Amino acid sequence: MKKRATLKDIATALNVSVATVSRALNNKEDIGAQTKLAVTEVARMLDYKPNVLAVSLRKNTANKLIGVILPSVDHYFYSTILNGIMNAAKQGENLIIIGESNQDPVKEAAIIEMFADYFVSGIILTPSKHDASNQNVKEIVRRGISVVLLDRTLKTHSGSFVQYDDFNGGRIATEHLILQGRKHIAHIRGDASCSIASERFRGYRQALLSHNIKYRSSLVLSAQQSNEEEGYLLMNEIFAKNDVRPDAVFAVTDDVAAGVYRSIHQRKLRIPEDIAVVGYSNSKLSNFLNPKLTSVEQNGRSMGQTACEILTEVIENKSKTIQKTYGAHLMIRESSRISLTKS
Amino acid sequence: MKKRATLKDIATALNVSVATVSRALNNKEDIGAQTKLAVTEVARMLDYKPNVLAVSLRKNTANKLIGVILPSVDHYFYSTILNGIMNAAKQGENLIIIGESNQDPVKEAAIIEMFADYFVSGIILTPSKHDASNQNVKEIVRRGISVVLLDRTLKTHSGSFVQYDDFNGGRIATEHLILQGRKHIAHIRGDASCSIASERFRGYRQALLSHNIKYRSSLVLSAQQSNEEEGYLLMNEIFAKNDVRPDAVFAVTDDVAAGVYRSIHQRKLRIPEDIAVVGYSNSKLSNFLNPKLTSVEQNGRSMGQTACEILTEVIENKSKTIQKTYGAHLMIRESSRISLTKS
DNA sequence: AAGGTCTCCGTAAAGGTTTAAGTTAATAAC
DNA sequence: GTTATTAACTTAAACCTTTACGGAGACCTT
Repeated sequence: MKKRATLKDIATALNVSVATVSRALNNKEDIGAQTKLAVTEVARMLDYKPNVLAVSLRKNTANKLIGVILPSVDHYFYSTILNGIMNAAKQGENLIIIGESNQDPVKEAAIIEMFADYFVSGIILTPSKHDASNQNVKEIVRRGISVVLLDRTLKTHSGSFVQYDDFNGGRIATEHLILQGRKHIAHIRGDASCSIASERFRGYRQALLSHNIKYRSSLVLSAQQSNEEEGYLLMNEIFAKNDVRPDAVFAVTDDVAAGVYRSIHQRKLRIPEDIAVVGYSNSKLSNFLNPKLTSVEQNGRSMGQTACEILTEVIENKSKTIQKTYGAHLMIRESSRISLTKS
Repeated sequence: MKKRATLKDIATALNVSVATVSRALNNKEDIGAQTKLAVTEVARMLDYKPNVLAVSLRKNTANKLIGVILPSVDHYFYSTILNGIMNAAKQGENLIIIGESNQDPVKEAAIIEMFADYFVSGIILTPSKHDASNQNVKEIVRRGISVVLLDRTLKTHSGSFVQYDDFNGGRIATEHLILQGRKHIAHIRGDASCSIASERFRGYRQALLSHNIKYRSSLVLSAQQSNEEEGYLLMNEIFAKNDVRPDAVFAVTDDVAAGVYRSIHQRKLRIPEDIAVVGYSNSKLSNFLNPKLTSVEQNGRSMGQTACEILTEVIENKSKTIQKTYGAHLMIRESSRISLTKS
């Protein structure tokens, strides 16, 4: 556990001042060629590495420190986002610090404050579902910290973000089912407070409208948590309250779709012959379900990656604003088509 | 974006020295009662928060900064570990910085170095599968950084760790199948270089041995990546190379088990009637598969949590060494028993 | 030869905090 | 009334960098 070398160590070794050493190592002006050479040589020998704390303190901003705030890290979609961010951050160049908001704006604010304490150079944030998050984002901006919103964006936010086109996602999912000849398409949607869920629902309605299919509210139920169990229960409810059996279901997430599977299989009905199912996210799960689940692709990895790239750009150039919306794309698998060609 | 208050601001406001302010806020000796009161009052008014950079620089160690290194964050098991760590770290008190090793010791070393640059007070590490990781762990210790190993431990490491009893996990999984009357139990194991996989395999053999069932190498195949596709292919291979059809499979992970399901279903065989299946990890997946998968529980969340708790203890008391091995527990579901009682 | 320019380097302050050591004034001891 | 003792401060150094500024010498210009 020997002490690490400092500028002073190099300076005394060469009998020059620390300022000279600093300039030599930072490629500044006002430095002689052979001095520079000698300094870099000694620095290498002593295995010198700058003290980031001192540098940050002096410059009044941490370099290469990126804060990430997600609702949760163990949710598959968010974990792939995190993975994408870390890929783009390039291990060893940028440092990622992370916080979980659990959709709690208070927690979110606490994390932001802690990040600010460490003088992060930027924050990637998926805001919580609550209105109070608007305030939190404003606070980040007020502190002069670069920020890019991820997945969920806010009306009050005019800065950078990366999001998915959930409206079109819902539209193409539903349209696909219509084009397969389905008439009674149920939809298990997400919580109304969640803009994403509302967008998908809007897409669902739009698809019905443009194909002249009457919207029936009895075919649409709302999930709160959007997990498997809820999907199962709500699908049971849909069966119960509709005289005409639905011939297709568009589920707001793959997890919900898994619950829908269970409900359908329990009734000895076949997927997709009796009821076609489409999920959302194209998670790992969609390949494991039997039959494999058609799902709207949501590539968290590349979303996280571009979020990080945008952030580094915005950090470099504070006045920049970059907004990106990912188009929706449907991964068609066995759960939604009769003719089973290899996907 | 106004500047944040410093000790100096408080000092000038009260006409005292910064040293006095510092002592007052840190509950040190040599401070008058009313001075202390006045200082805390002004500090509150100015919304003073210490500059962590300056504190760390002065103390030569970052406070409350914990480094986490995992092979990947988007693998379900590891993401739950991360979740557990963050729960224990208490948002807003400790800061988590994170790196992905991708099982690459070189990357691992780079991350460790970067963490050291930021003077982390401790590191939670799941070492890569390669021998070079031994060296990396030694490097952490050499630098005087507290460390606790997670999930995978090393022979050369005599410090703190948290791990699972994979030997017993493999043993009870296999024994369960034996007690269900299965005779020809196949095992798709993980890579030989992975100590965890070897332990589970050892447990498998031990169970066979103690129940006087002959070990057949043709029933055991090795997966490299341990994913669904490999599970599918290796299960096909097991079918192909054995005259006697196996009546049970113990898969090294739930993902592999999912592939096994596919292979079995493709042959129009039933689970568990024809072939019982047991997986490992008790991941979310095990509840979504049809039939639900029996799996050895591996609670990443609580493992991450205790890892973090142990780390904070070890940071407080450098001389301490805490080692914990989690017992194995089998979650029995439909995939391994004929009599289907509600689990 | 005096003045100007340029190169290369040193000095010192600054960034915010902690802390060892020194200072002052009041109190206690004799 | 002098001398310890103590409480409650202040001073200044230290942690490690960066950077504005100044200074010395070399070289060029007229």
